[in-house]
Amino acid sequence: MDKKNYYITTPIYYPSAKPHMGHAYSSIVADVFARFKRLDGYKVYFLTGTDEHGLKIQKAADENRQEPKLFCDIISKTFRDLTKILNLSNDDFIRTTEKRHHKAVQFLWNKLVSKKYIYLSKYRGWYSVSDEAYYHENEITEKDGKKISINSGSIVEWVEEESYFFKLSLFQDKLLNFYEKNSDFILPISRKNEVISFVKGGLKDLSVSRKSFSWGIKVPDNDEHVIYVWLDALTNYLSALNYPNYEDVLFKKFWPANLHIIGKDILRFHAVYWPAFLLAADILPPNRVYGHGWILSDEKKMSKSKGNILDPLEMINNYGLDQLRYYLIKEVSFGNDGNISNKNVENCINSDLANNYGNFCQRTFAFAEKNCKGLVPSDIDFISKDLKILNSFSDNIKKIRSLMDKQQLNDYVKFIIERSFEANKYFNDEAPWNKKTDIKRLNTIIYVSLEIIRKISILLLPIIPDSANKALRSLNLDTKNLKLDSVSNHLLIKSGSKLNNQGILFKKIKKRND
RNA sequence: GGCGAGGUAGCUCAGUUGGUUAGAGCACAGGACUCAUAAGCCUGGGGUCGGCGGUUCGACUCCGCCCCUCGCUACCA
Repeated sequence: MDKKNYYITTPIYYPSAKPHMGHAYSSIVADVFARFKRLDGYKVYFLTGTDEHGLKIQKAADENRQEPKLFCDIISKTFRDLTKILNLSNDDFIRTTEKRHHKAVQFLWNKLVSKKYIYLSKYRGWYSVSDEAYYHENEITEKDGKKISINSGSIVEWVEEESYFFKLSLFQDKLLNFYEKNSDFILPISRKNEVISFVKGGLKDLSVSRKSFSWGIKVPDNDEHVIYVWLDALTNYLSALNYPNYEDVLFKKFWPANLHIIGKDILRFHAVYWPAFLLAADILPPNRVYGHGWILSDEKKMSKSKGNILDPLEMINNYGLDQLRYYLIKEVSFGNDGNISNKNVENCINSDLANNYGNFCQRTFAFAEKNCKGLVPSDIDFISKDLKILNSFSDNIKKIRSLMDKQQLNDYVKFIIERSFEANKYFNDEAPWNKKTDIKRLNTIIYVSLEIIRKISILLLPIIPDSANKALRSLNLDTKNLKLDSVSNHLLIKSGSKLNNQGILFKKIKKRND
């Protein structure tokens, strides 16, 4: 019995700055998987949100002369707005400042305390006030009698601060054992190797509280401490399911999470600390953590000083949302860093969306309009050429599911766009404009083409929901009830029904001279 | 420094256990067609598969050395 429930999450974003391409990418990727699973009949819970505690937020709020909570309300909203702008199908949006989250974190804390995994001690280290960071012994050097950071050159001082610790050191073998038994817990494989070598290098206990600032969730029974970042932030994945209420419908249905989509920069926290916390609290760890790469602009990390920032909102304004979504899914090799540039986006939109898929829809609809009275043809008879192209969908349903289960996003898109290439070739080879004396053949070619549009559009729904829906509406189909399985049916479009062309799907981008 | 990944056409990448002329898409050039967003289809150019050496009848594929790029190497997230 396969449980047809699917819980997928994005990272919760730290709202100290406005959303950038990396946020958009994580969210879009997660949305594609969420939509695909729904299309395949799963009950999906798709979570995103904001991580709002910590010193940086407290400071930023101070600078704006605002209460931290009010400050967060404003910034968090820009991320909530982003979910609309990106057309995310998220079922929930969690904020770490919410009551349900505080409740969950404090419960988890008490649980860890009761199991003796948390103890009070002192955090000691070289701290740089200007860098807001602790440095290890070997990152420190001496200059003019003062200790400085090798990296930043800023002065460091020896600091001792009372702190609660989590006994991470006890989990080295348990984690290695867990990775062994769950060989695809961490993907892609290259990242998994990094994590394993990190854990093999030995684990120290983890400081999980701070006294030096107050904007956070209080440690139960000790108001002087707030619970520090990861134990707070990661727990959002549980609190959205109403943990600690184990009997809650959401928790029972959706935990353990199927997939945490994250950027490679926060892999360790998700792949080491998170399962350790959960194992310590007798909660099953998630099934999978996928650490994707970064989106680079001109092969470089985007930064203000380089002036190479590509703002997702601006890209959406210039090219359209589905266009950006398609580019990110198709052209960025999932798991690796990927490049984005106006030129590449324009090429991709034109060749795949406008000239290929979009134009195939248009040529088919226009032809049916003129030669089939705008109706879905009825007098049809498939021959082997027709069945060959139609079967290229039904024969591959298993493969399609497996690709998405392994997060092989690029291969999934490649599979679909190949069908679109084949469709254009089919249309060319069959040349319905030469079949005006053989109405039955002409009708069949058009019917097959319409079926191909339906199948391709269904497969594209997760990636470009608006555009694919538009194509399906042109076929007068109730898109709400369409399921992945229907791709295997070759006779789903109702003969004699009226076609309702919604118009050009993707405008061609005129190339600019840059 | 240590551990790991990778260097294949202008660009992004595929290349299964070593086997005949190294593939795809984009970009570029030519051809026939005309239903379509001058889109689509067909054909083509272009690569000493990072370098050197070795094993083998035969290596992009195995081994050794070297060069280059990137990631990880704990409490900013």
